[in-house]
Amino acid sequence: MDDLSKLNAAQRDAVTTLSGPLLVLAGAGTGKTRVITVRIANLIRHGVDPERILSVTFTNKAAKEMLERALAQLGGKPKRKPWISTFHSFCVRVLRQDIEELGYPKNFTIYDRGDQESAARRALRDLRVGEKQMRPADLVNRVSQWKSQGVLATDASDHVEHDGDVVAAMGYKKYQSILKSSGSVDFDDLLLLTNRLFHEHPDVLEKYQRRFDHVQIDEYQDTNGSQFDLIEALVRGHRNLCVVGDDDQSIYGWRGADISHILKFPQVFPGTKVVRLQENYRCTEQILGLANSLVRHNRNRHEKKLFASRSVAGSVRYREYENEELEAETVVREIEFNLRHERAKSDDYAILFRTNEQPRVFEVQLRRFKVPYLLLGQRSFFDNKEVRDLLAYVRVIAQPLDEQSLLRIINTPARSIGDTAVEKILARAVARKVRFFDAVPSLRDEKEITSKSATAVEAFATLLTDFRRRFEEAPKRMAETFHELLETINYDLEIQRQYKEPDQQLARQGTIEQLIDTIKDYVANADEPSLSGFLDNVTLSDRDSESDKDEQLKQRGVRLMTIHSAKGLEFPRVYLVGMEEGLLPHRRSVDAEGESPESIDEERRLCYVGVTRAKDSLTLTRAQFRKKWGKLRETIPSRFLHEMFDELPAPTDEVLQEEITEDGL
DNA sequence: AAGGAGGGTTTTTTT
DNA sequence: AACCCTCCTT
Repeated sequence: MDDLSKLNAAQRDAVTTLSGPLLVLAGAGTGKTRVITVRIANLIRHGVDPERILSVTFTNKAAKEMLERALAQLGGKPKRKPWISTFHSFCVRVLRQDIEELGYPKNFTIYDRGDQESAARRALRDLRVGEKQMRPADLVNRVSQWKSQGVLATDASDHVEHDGDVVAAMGYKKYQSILKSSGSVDFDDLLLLTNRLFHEHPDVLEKYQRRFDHVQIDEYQDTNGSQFDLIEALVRGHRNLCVVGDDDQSIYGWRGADISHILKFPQVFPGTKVVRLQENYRCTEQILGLANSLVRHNRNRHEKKLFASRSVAGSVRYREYENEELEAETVVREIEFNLRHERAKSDDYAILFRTNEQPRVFEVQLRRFKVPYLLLGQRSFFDNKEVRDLLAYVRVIAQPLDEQSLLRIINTPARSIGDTAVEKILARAVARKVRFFDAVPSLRDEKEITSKSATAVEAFATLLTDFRRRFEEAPKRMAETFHELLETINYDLEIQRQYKEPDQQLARQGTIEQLIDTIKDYVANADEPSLSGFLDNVTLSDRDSESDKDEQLKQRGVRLMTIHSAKGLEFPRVYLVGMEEGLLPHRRSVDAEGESPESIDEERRLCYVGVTRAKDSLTLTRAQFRKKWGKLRETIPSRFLHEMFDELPAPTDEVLQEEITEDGL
């Protein structure tokens, strides 16, 4: 069990400072999580009511771990617990109480990335903007940036920064009206609407201000404008705010995170006490040396000098290969050799890369050499077509306004409702300002749609209403009712129709079983199960059976992941591959360098995060030639190599398997 | 409806 | 190179 006496002086200082604004500058591998949990326990030990502590983390996985650790500190499971969650989950709970004040339905649904893109596609189509001018994904990103800065749809045209923004601003308006009329919100709305709620309804804000005496924020370097506003409002009365973070690890600027929040914290909250955690327990001296000399090249940062507590000689290598296939092959051969000689477990290895196209070649080689591996952060279970279809059913049932989900499933499985009929109904619904299903009778009377279609649509409406009632009447039987729904719509038949191969059919059916299990888990653990509650869990990925990533990390195998998703993790042996200009730093950031030089700083921090994941050994690699869009191109070594080694290092000689032994890896 | 040919496009990172 | 969309044929 963690204990005050086991902490170093700086950690103890952070843990025992219990009131007023506190900034804990925690470098990589300096025991940040430990400080946060021990501090929560310490607050409670000093008589603070656990329920008056709010601690905000970056992921639900982190929240869960932190709660467990904090409770373990206090011994046993007390009745009153601190509120530990992500910003998003916090906002959902606030909004489920009071969102009606803002004209949204209480059972709003949350749109995830896929839904956002469909909505954006519809918005652009309504504006008659071709995908050449703006892709849905670009609109979603731009809208997200605006929202994270608190810019509303109506004001976006005043915040135009470049040519494309004119279309984006119009798209934003359309997109937002699609969401609102669907009774839906997106991720950014959760924060934005909570802020609006607090702003327009001071009584609601006051309720939460009174609720918490102490607030802690983890990963503060990655907070965006909305998140800052939220926190600032909550702690205004007492300013008992402790933020923990590392400005050198701010890598989510593209998502609206604003590094200036951590840089300016002491100015924004006068009287701030600053504690620096600089003793690194993770990396060897050599690895930390590289990280330090790299990040020194960033100008806007809090000065920190990390020092290693482990004096073990670590191994840092740099290697070049002719092309990306050789890069992958050699890395995998080396891992395979070491595994065979029982020097290591496969779990000890991580291969980190910048973009999601890079792991493919590695996968080929890992399969070839029969090395177990896990590819993390790829499409999750919930991106599956079947799962998305069926969740669309659940959504339409939970939220009748959700037209977008309705359109997804109205003819899946096929029930003779053709595209023409759907379009006519939609047009009529818009023209007469009525709901989709209410537009059917007049069209049928006018013979605009065939009576066959009309009957099919009406039957479907009845089916939905019927199931809505059944889910509401027996929330505990959610899984069973869902099963009945599957039978009623005959989804099995749809699978058999779509997939001819028997093993494919089995796999798809397995997926559906998994979905049913998720529902069962949810019902078993929820105090008051409801369809909206289930959907919240799914979308915010704090599913009860833990997130996909967490689940996967328990398995054995070499870890393959982007540097972004490796944040917060550590591995004994790390390969940081593709150290090339255009990849790390990524070409998009290099292109943007002229306008905003900070774009490279974030890439540098990303490289820093990658390097500091390694505990014992770090291998940096580069391919001299790399294929892009089917064309072979010569590459340039990443500028970060020069910065880390002072000058471009001569590649470590091609290490043959026999020589690895001498390396004493 | 389903499947194939042809043509155009794509790649940053994700709570 | 791989993917997706559209249009065409069955």
